[in-house]
Amino acid sequence: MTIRSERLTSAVPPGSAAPVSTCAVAVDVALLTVLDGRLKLLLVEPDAPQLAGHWALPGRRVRDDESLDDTAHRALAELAGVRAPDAHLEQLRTYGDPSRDPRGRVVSVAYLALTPTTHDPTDPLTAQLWDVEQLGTQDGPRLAYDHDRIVPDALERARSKLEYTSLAAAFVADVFTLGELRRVYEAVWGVSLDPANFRRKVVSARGFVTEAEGLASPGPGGGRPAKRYRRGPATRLHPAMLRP
Amino acid sequence: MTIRSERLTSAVPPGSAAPVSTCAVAVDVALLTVLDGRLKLLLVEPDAPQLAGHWALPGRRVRDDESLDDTAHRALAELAGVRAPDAHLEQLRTYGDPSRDPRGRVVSVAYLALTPTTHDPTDPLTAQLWDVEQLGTQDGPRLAYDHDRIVPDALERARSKLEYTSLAAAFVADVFTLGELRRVYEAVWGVSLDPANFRRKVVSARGFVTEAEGLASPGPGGGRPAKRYRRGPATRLHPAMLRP
DNA sequence: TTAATAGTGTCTTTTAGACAATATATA
DNA sequence: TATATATTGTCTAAAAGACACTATTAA
Repeated sequence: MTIRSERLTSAVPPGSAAPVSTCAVAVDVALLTVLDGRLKLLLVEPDAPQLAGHWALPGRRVRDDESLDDTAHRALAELAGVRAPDAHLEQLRTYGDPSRDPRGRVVSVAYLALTPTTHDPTDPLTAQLWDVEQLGTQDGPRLAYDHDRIVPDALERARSKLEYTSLAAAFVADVFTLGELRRVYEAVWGVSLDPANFRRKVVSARGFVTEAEGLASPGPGGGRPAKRYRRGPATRLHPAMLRP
Repeated sequence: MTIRSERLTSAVPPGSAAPVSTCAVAVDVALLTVLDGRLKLLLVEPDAPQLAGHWALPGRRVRDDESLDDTAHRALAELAGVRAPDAHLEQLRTYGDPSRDPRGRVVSVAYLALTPTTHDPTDPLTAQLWDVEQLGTQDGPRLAYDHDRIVPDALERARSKLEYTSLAAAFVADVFTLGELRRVYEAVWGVSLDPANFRRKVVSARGFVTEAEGLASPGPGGGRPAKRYRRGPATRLHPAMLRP
């Protein structure tokens, strides 16, 4: 680092005249969920003719007097019919390359959204949950804009935060079993985990889960009924749930 | 999550007409360094009269055809005389509350910058390195805008990433001793660490450091000469350096 | 009954942390 | 010499991981 006391340009307060642009600001949302034990990403088909055959993250431009979080929720609702006010929503990063959109300077604030599994499929004509293992393959969607750069960042963020935070609980319902929670880890990381060691780690991570009353019914294939749990107060996990 | 196939609003391609605003986009940089064993934050005095007595993160509005990273470097150079092309620079998050700047909608992309310690002080008239322990106290600076929300996020990001990544090496020179590296951890976390256990953890974290040739000279108080090291290839640490 | 899932026990290896002991410099 | 810093050694506790075993359901 070189810190020099050379002639310093004076600060330009925001809003005053300066050789700067006013960019369009958009929000794009990467919504992940676990369905049938597989990690899924929500994509929509933009109806711009030049993007026929491409899929995109649901995105909207930011309105006056609308917070970025509000824009994210609105993009999900308007473009995919997804109303998830309780979903986990966090900023991923902002993509602002001058050339990322050929039609002009658009700075996009990307969000990561995580929701519990539901059996509700999206309308396959306008929005679809894609298996993340298909992304980047021939069977997978072609992504519009620079969304092929955003999606890997979203996946890595989710995979990483499952290690050090209690974020996995955002993928399951209010009350859940440790088997359900384990299948979240397995789907997001793409691995299989030892149920015995997984249980011990979850229970020993202080504040990750608290026991709820009652037992869950086994699935159609049978099995011992599982204890039920709720999220605990912790957000960071000690000790962490490290990827194998 | 509720996914409904209700009437969907059609996608508005970026750049087309829509009830949206074109926000001013700015970049603010939280530059951290370690000086005399203490964590420091770079702040500048905005010369807007209504902000007299306040300090701010160096920030600039984004220019046409300028990437966000370029704006961050320009803000450091123009407002603080800091030219640090090799500094670690990463996005922190984007602050876009409609009311965060009273003079209009300004979306600010905040960056975290980390640089090695140098003995060069900034020009105390325009830019200054503040001890982070002073922030929020009576002796500390009053922060402008919403920078009192950005700074804690920057500190927590740095503290957290020291655990799981090799980012601490961004605070030291190309060749360094494990004592220097330990003092980075101690300064950023505000703790003191056992030198013996610290050494073992750093060396056993695969790819964190590699041994360099020669020994460093002891300081004025004496002491055994330390082995010299360089950064290794790893970015994520296994095992991690967990905060005590 | 068998198959499937949940949960416990046990053992080994790895890692964390406290702290004693040794090595090599400066003053 | 005393003091400061670096490095190694040793011991204990905690955590990770492999895997055998028990528990309770569905078909």
